[in-house]
Amino acid sequence: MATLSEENYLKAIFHLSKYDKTAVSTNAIAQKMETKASSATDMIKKLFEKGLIDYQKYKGVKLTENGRLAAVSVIRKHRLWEVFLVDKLRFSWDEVHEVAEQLEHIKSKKLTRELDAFLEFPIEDPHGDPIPDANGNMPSSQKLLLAKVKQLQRCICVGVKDSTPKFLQYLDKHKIALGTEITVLSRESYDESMAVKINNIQRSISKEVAHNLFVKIS
Amino acid sequence: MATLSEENYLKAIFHLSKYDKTAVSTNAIAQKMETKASSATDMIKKLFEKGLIDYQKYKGVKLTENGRLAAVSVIRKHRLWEVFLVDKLRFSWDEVHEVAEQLEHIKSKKLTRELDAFLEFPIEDPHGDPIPDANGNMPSSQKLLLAKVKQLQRCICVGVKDSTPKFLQYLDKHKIALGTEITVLSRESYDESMAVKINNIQRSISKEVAHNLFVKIS
DNA sequence: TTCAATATTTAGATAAGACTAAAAATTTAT
DNA sequence: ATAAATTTTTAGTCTTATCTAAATATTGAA
Repeated sequence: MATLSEENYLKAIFHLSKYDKTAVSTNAIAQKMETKASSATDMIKKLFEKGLIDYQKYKGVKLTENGRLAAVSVIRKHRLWEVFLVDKLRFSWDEVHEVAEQLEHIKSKKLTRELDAFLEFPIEDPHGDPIPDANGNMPSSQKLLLAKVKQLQRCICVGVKDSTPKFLQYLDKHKIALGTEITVLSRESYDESMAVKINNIQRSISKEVAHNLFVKIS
Repeated sequence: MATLSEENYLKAIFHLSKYDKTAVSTNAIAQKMETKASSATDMIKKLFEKGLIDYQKYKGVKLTENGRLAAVSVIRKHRLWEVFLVDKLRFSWDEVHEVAEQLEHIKSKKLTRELDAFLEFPIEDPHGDPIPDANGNMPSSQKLLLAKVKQLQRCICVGVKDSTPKFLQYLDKHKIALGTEITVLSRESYDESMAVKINNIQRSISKEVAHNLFVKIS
């Protein structure tokens, strides 16, 4: 059984290696964990001893299959609890992260299984992120960043890349939610902003926002 | 903010001082915590420094008002989660304790408040134990042990003193639940057993069982 | 009341997880 | 290709919570 701290490192390594298959550096881990590189090295050694990561000095780390399963199990619990908080307990999508960070470490197979059933087997969390199944399979989606959408295409908001309260509150304020339809009218090469139509109103979307919003072409 | 370990000690001290107002001994705490007396002494010093207990060397400890509030807050969360597990997630009353021991340490005022509301403000947990309110007030009840009930009295099962899975499973097996009516027919002084009528069937109840079942005279 | 039994505390050690400072390896730039 | 910059690791320290063993205080029995 992994300790709380080990679980958090595994999660960090999983997220850092999500988009590329290359090894994750000690510094990257330390940064994500908001700790020092020396602390990361200590933990790396421990995770290696436990067979949860592959590791060679100075060469970075990679999750083993066991490590990946442990990380995904924590992420599954995190996202299920987020659904619970929003759907059942009147939390808003920008309030759930901190509490889910605690709940994700509760150890009980039955709890996770029954919570999943109680929530009617959701496949994504309130930010549009996929919920891994009990076997550790992550449902894949064909989402892309709004910034990549071509002119005159229509798309639907399906997730966020940045799920900090600040960004989520920005979206709430501008009435952008999961399921909102967005039509890209034009792109401004000078500042990489976009002119879009949202809820039948024409507005401008900054580079920063366009790079943190996932959409699906509709 | 109290650490996880501090919270567990506070809870232990609260439970140990529940029925009598006298100070709680170091050994009693160590035994309850399944640790050594020297470890208990260490923690006692820490809790004293934090103003959570009154303490004089060799004289035992007592919770201060702040200590009591901290303990009751943990107990409130423990019992609310037990209700959640039984009422919403299909746990049986003998399965909830271990998971609630973990969930009781989640720190979020909003979570506790919303969970309470979601469960429609329950006043007792699945074992009949009272749930303290948000201000730390413990609802009092006039329950008594079945062992104390006089001959030919009718009473209703309202709680258990021993809430270990073993005892709870014994009750399930013999169709004794909260709300079950029990009539005391006679008492056997030799072994302190009782003849009772439960669900219209006459049976014998051992001393051990009679001393662990709370009832209310009806 | 005095000594033996018991309870409690102290002293010193350990493991987990973090830190600082310094050493070693790797990468980058000239 | 070599020196400088950066990254990573090591060595040693700290805190929390635990332990064992020894010392001290309290209690209780003769």
